[in-house]
Amino acid sequence: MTAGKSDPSAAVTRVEDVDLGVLDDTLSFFIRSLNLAVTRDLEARLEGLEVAHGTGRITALFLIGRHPGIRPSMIAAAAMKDRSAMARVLGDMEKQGLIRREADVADGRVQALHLTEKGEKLADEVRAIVRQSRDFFHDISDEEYAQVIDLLRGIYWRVVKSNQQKG
Amino acid sequence: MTAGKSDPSAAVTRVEDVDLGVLDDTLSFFIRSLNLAVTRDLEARLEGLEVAHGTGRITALFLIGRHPGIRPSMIAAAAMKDRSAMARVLGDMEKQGLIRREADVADGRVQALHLTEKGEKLADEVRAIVRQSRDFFHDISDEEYAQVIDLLRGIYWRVVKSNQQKG
DNA sequence: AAAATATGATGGACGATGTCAATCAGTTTT
DNA sequence: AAAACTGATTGACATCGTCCATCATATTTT
Repeated sequence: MTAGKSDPSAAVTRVEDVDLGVLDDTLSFFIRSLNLAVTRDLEARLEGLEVAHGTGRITALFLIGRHPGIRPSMIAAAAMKDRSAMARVLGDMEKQGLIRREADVADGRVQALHLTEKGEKLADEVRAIVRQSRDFFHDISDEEYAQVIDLLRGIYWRVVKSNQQKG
Repeated sequence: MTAGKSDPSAAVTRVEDVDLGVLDDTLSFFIRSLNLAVTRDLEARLEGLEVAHGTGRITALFLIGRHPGIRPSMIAAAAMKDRSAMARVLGDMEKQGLIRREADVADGRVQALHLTEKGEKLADEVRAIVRQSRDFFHDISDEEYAQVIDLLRGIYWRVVKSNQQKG
């Protein structure tokens, strides 16, 4: 008998033969594993581009670009990060001259974030790269890709709102 | 005019009004954001349970349990991790008395991994918790949950195989 | 058979990450 | 005016993923 799915207790030597057990029905497993892969790929594409490393930077760049004057906590919520983690990211981006932090006129506690010209340019560059990042899933058909995105988008928003209520 | 999706350039104060721009069509964005949320939730559930922190541990525990004698690189591939990163995880788990590392009889370079009794017990505990972790998505219907899983499972395996060829 | 090459696994160093608690400034409530 | 709350920041800490070098063993080449 050769090694294969029919004999789960045999020591496997090919990944395809691995039986994931409970994990095979666990959404978080796939999200967490794929996270490593897509992050690796994305960072390779962004190499040297001053926004490499970390989910927060790209999200911040785009959200500030799309919503000038947006506040840090909004970006933190959208990126599902801690406020303090986002503050650090924004501090870095400010040092890099990508964004400006101004005080909100209505509420002194709130910061109003804006892209600098340098930030705008970078946002354009990164946007193109992010669009290309779909190539990582070149094995996946457009239908499949659209289906997963639709489903994950729905889940994403429900989680975001749920986080908002708690945090 | 009140703030809302119709005026994307206005500074938003509610997360629901945030326009994700390109990210709204980017699979990796949703995977990376949701990764943070599900990881947070999972680690809260595993609190104090000796496998907290890091994707690798749970995957290792289950795969070794299901495939006694499996080698480190198989687990690394399934968890989409670096071999050296997985080596570290396995070293920790050995110190904790969860697994044994034996030399493979056929190939001296290869290690054959086994769960200890303590590891078996922990695997059972963790399995129950992982099953419960579906509750994190209580907003999501069974149909939706099954659909995403099916799609992500397919993507997962294609990525795993693709990694295998390169790495 | 000897040498070169390839493979599996480890260990150290480095930068970055996420979390938590504490702090500070500004705002709302009473 | 005092108290309670909110937004943001900082420091400390443990951990993570990556890269590079190393070591032992197998396989391939000559």
